Amino acid sequence: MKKLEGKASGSSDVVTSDVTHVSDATLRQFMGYHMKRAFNIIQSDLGRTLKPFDLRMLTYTALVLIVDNPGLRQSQLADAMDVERPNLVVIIDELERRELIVRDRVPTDRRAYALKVTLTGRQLYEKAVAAVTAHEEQLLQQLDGDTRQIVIAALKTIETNRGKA
Amino acid sequence: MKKLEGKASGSSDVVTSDVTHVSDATLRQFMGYHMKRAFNIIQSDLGRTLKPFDLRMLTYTALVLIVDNPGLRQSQLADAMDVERPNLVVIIDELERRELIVRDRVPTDRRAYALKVTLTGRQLYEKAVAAVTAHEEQLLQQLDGDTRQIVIAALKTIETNRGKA
DNA sequence: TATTGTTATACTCTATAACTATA
DNA sequence: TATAGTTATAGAGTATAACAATA
Repeated sequence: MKKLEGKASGSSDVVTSDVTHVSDATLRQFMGYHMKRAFNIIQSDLGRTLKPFDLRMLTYTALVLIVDNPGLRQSQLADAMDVERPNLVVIIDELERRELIVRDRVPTDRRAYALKVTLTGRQLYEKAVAAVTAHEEQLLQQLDGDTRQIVIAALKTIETNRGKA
Repeated sequence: MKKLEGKASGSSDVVTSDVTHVSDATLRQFMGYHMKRAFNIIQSDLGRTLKPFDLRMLTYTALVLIVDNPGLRQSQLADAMDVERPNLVVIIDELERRELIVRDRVPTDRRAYALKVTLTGRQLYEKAVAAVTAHEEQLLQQLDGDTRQIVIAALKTIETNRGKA
C-alpha cells in the first residue's frame, strides 16, 4: 500500500477529517487485494515487454502453448488458457492474420482445427520468450528460488480450489 | 494447468498431431502466467461472494477503504486503489447513489470531497467483510499461515518493483 | 444429441485527453 | 500555474446465447 502524503491539517486541531495516511488495515489480510495489485503491475509491465513484438499477454500465451503443443485444437487451447471459446477466436484470428500460426484441418474431425506455428511464429516465439524471461528476472530479482516456488505452488493451490469457495 | 483429456489417437500411429495432454513447459516458470490464472479465479469467486451484497471487487475495496479512512478524498482513494481518477468517479457515484457513502465538502478546500460511510454503508461493510473473510478462508484453507505471509510479502515485493522491469 | 468453431452482444475494467472550479 | 473532480471516449478482457457444420 502506498503511503499517501496528504496535506497536513496545519497546526490547528479544528480540521479533524483530513486523512494524511491511508490505512488498509481491513484489506491487508485479503489475498485477493494483494493479488489484484500485483497482477495489475505484472500485466502492465509485461505489456511493455511484449510491445516490441506486437504481442499482448493473451496472444503471447496462445503462441507459446501452440509452439509447445503442435496440433492443439482451439477448444483445448481455450481450456488451457482459461478463456471462453468465443474469446479465443479473435486471438487465433490475430495470430493467423500475422502468419505466426496456421489453422490446419484435422482429417479425423472436420469440425476442428489443428493449430501449428509457422517459421515466422517460431522466430517471434524465441525472441519473445527471451524478453519475458529477462523481464521476470528483473521483476522477481529480490525473491529467492525457494520463495518463488512457494508462491507458484500457492497459486496452483488456489487454482485447485476453484469454485469450492 | 488443467490436464486435458483429448481424444486418444487410437491404436494406430498414423495420426501424429493429436494432442492428448497440453504441456505448459515454457510457461510453467513464469510468475505472470500463474498469477493471472489465480487472480482470475479469485476475481470470479469473489464476485460470487459479493453478489448478494450487490458489490464488486472495486466497490467493495472502495467501501472498505472509506470505512477505514473517514474523510478520505477521491484522489487519495484512487491512488490507494491503483485506479485512475476518472474510473473512480463511477465507483463513488454508485456507492453514493445507494446511500452507502456521502460526499462531504472539505471546508478548507472546496475542490475536494471528504468521503464518509453512512450507517447503511457501515452495516453492509460488516456483512460483506465477514463474507469475504469466510470466502478467503475456504479458498486458502490448504495454505498455512506462514505460506500466506510469504505469498503476501512476495506480492508486495512485486508491487515495489513496479516499473523497474 | 453433442461438440467445434463462430457471430453477436454486453458488461467490466482500464487508460487518456480535455473540461470546470477552485487553489 | 497547478490540483480535485468530472466528462467523454476508446481499448482490452470476460461472459453468455445462439448458430452452422460435423460427429
